[in-house]
Amino acid sequence: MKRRLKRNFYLQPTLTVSKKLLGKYLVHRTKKGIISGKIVETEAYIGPQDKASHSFGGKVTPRNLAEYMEGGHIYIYLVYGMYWQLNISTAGQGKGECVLIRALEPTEGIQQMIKNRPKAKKRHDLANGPGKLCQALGFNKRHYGVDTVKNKEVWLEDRGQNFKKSDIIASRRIGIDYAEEWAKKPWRFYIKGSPFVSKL
DNA sequence: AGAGTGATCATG
DNA sequence: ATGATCACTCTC
Repeated sequence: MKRRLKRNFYLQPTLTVSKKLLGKYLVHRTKKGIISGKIVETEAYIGPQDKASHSFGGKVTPRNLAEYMEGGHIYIYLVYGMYWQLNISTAGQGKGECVLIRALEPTEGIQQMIKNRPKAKKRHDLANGPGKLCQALGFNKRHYGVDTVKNKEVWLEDRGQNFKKSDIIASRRIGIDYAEEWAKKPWRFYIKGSPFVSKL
């Protein structure tokens, strides 16, 4: 059973979407074939009050525009001059909220992932970080603003797996120490015991 | 623990 | 036009 996630999924509260995204599949149809992975780690960004969010204070720039799109669109950007970060916008148009996809368990197209990430030594190194999974699946600027509800190349999919609350760990988000008290919010979620998460 | 990397944004 | 910043990864 494979079912593409529809608009309503992304219009739920951002923290709900962040948790429900665990166990869903991120799929990229490329010229070299399908590359996909099961989502095992996410983070919620809930601007404009969330100091860690790019939409903090209601700021709008050319870069963060996609964070304000209607739920289900891709907000992708470059950090540290090297690494793409894939987010999915949530809430209605005009709301600066999104979910960062932080780690995947590789499923399809593993040979292609290995070619895309020659430095990865093991299967669990292929996509266990936000920059790594974009390399592995081949995501970059050309996916900016893409609507995953309708696009023919990129989408998210339910394959019938659901987790109990006790299978999900909530902890503080990574790499946002500048966000003061917001850095402490337990808005990073991952599947308990998964060897494919970015950090413990 | 430290370096690398360059687009983006605020400032002037 | 310039300089600081950065939701990371790799190598030591």
